[in-house]
This record gives sequence, structure tokens and C-alpha cells, in this order.
Amino acid sequence: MNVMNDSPRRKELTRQAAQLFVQAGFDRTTVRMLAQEMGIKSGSLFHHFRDKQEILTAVIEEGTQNALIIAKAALEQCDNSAEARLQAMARAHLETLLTDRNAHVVALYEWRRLDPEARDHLSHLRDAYEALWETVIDEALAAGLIHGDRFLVARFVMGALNWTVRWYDPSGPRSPDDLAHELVAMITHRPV
Amino acid sequence: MNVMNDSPRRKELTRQAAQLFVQAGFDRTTVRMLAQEMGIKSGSLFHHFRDKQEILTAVIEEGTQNALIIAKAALEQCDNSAEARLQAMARAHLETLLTDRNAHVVALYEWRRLDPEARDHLSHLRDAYEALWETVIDEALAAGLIHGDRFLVARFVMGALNWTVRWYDPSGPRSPDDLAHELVAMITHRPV
DNA sequence: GGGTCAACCAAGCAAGCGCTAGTGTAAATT
DNA sequence: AATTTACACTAGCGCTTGCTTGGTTGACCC
Repeated sequence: MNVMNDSPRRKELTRQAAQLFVQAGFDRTTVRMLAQEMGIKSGSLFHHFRDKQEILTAVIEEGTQNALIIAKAALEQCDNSAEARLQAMARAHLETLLTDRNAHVVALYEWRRLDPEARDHLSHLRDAYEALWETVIDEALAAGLIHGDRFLVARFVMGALNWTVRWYDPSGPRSPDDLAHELVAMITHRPV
Repeated sequence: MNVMNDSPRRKELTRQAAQLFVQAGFDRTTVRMLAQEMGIKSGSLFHHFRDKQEILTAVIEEGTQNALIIAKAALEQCDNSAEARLQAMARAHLETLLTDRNAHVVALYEWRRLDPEARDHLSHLRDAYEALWETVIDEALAAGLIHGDRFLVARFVMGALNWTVRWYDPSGPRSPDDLAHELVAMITHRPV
């Protein structure tokens, strides 16, 4: 076994693992399947990852970290109005859900497969992301753009967005920007 | 092996299976675990179910059918206004999510473990349920209560509701009725 | 030009998996 | 009284699983 560095090789392997985890689910993806997809033998896998669990952790960590980066960038670039920031967050969320789709689907469906330590570590990453949302929601509430409980609104909105991985078809007529706009319009009490 | 009747015994076994599926996930729940929970030996399990897959199907079918029944009853009992019907649906949805929580969590997380035939059969049940939602949403649109695309609104709302299984704590201060009210208020452009 | 090291392989172990075959038995049915 | 039915048991087959072991390869370093 090896150290748990983040070599470029390992990053590529993580990307491929994500794809298989989406297709078959974590439990049904065997180390032999993973190895074959990576073009190596199953034994060699354990040179890069301590065990199968660590591959799952790597996949989810990668996706969550990207989401955080994209969301922060989106907030820095957009206008300062509460509505613009709300929409920027929604769009960023949907875009990550698309570009890192595999990783996020894995995070949504296989979270419970993480062992307690990994779950604890990744929870902090996710909390940092959700904190961004709550900030933006607070601003929208303060601006009178939306009403209600900040906790509930944040969770309703994230639920609506995360659910899109179930039905959204990227090759369809609707763009992520489109969806973000519709969602913001739906919850906005002051039409613009 | 036996016929696939719906004896009371089988119903009870299905309920217990749902619990284990939630705790460990379908793939990690072994037939030996199921049997032990049911107080029998693993071989005896196959007297009641053709195979492990059929247990999963039974769990999901049970939950979905209940959701349909409860939603229909809620719509029949409530006022005729678009808003009352919208809220009745939301509340019914949240109540099923609570009373049949195990079955619904399984449906949400283990849907992909179903074989094609079972998935096809259960899809129709689910479609019937979602059709109820679209009717109610259409009425709300016609009444000017909400705006936007019926398809998108329906999916956003169901996403927000289904996401509650991730964070909602039934022992907390908020009732399902409470949540339903907040959700309807959030998407309603004409405050009441 | 000996040493180091990441990367890989071949072979296989121990455990656990879903499921089957064959049998026993008490209650219900004829 | 004879037969069927429902439900449970024991024993284990055949297979797959995650992971380990011991060793090879080739690129780079002083």
C-alpha cells in the first residue's frame, strides 16, 4: 500500500471510479471492475488507495470541493443585488451538478457508505458549501425578495436543485441558466 | 418456493425488511440478516419471496400505494380552493414520508436495484401519483396562485419535499403541517 | 552502476454471498 | 381417515467478494 497523496494518476483514477459508481452503485462496483476500467489489475489498485472505501471518499471530496470553488467564484463575479446573487448560486449549483455530475450523484446516493471518519471530514466541506447558501438566502430575506424561515427556505431550495439530477436532461431544450431563472422566479415574491 | 400472495405474514415481513434496507442499504442487507430479523432461518425466507429482489419490490410497492391512497383521500377531504388543494397535497406527501418513512427512503435510494420488470411496474404507480401533483399544480397556475412552467414547478416542489427525508426531524418543533404551510407560502405569489 | 521508488502483476486466501434441495410437522381441507 | 397446504428447518453448493502476498519492471539519482 501507498501513501494517500494526490498524484495526477490518482486524480484520473478517481474520475473513472466516479463513473462506475454512478453506473452500478458503490456496492456493486467490484475492485475488479474498477481495475479493468483503469487498465490495471485489481491488486495494483491498492497501491493508490488504501481500500475501496478510500476511493469513494476521494470521489465525493473532489466533487464537493469543486462545488465550493465554483459557488465562490460565481458570487464574486455577479452583481451585488440579492436577486442576482440568489440566481448566481442556483446557476452555479446546477452547473456543478452537470460538469461534476458523476461525483455529485455518488455523493447523493452513496453518502451512507462512507465510514464515520470520512463522513465527518466530508460533512465539514458540505457545511461550508451550505453556509454560502444560507448567507445568500439571508440577504434575499433582508431585501424582502423572499419570505419565511431561513432554515426551511434553504433546504427547500437545495432539495429542488438536487432533485434535478433525477430528471434533468442536459441535451434537452432547457439550459441550467434557464432552470435557475425559473426557480428564482418561483420563490420570488417580488417579480422583476 | 411459494406463490406471491399478499398474506398478512408477508406484509409484516415486508415492513421489517424495509427497516433493514434503510439501515444497511439493499446490497448490504443479506438474506441471513433479513431472516434473523424475522425470526426464521434464511432458507425459510424463500417460501414467502421468490428472491431477494422481490422483497425490495414489495417494500417499494407498499410505500407507493400508500402514498397514492393518502393523497387521494386528502384531496377529497379538503376545500376546493387551489391553495387548499396545494397545501393538502404537500401535507399528505410529508405525512406519508413520515408514516411510511422506511419504504420511501428505500424507494428513493434503492430504485436502481430493481430489475427492469419491477421498475416498469412501479413506474406506473409512481406516475399515477405524480399525475395527481400535476393536476393540482395546473389548478394553482390557472388560479394565478403560482407562475411558471407546470413541469418545472412540479419537479421543484417534489424535490423540495422529498429532500426532507434528509434533514427533517419528526421529534423537532416543526410539524408536517407546518412544513407544508411554509412551502406553499414560499412558492405562492399571492400571500394569503 | 548500485540504490531507490512508484507502479504494476500473478496468484490466491478467507469470508461471505444468494439460493436450492430435501425433509419435518401441525393445521386445514376433503 | 387421507390428503393437502403453509411454514419452517438443516445442510451446503457454487460463486464472488475485498484484500494480501511476494515479486518484477523501468525511470530517475547521486
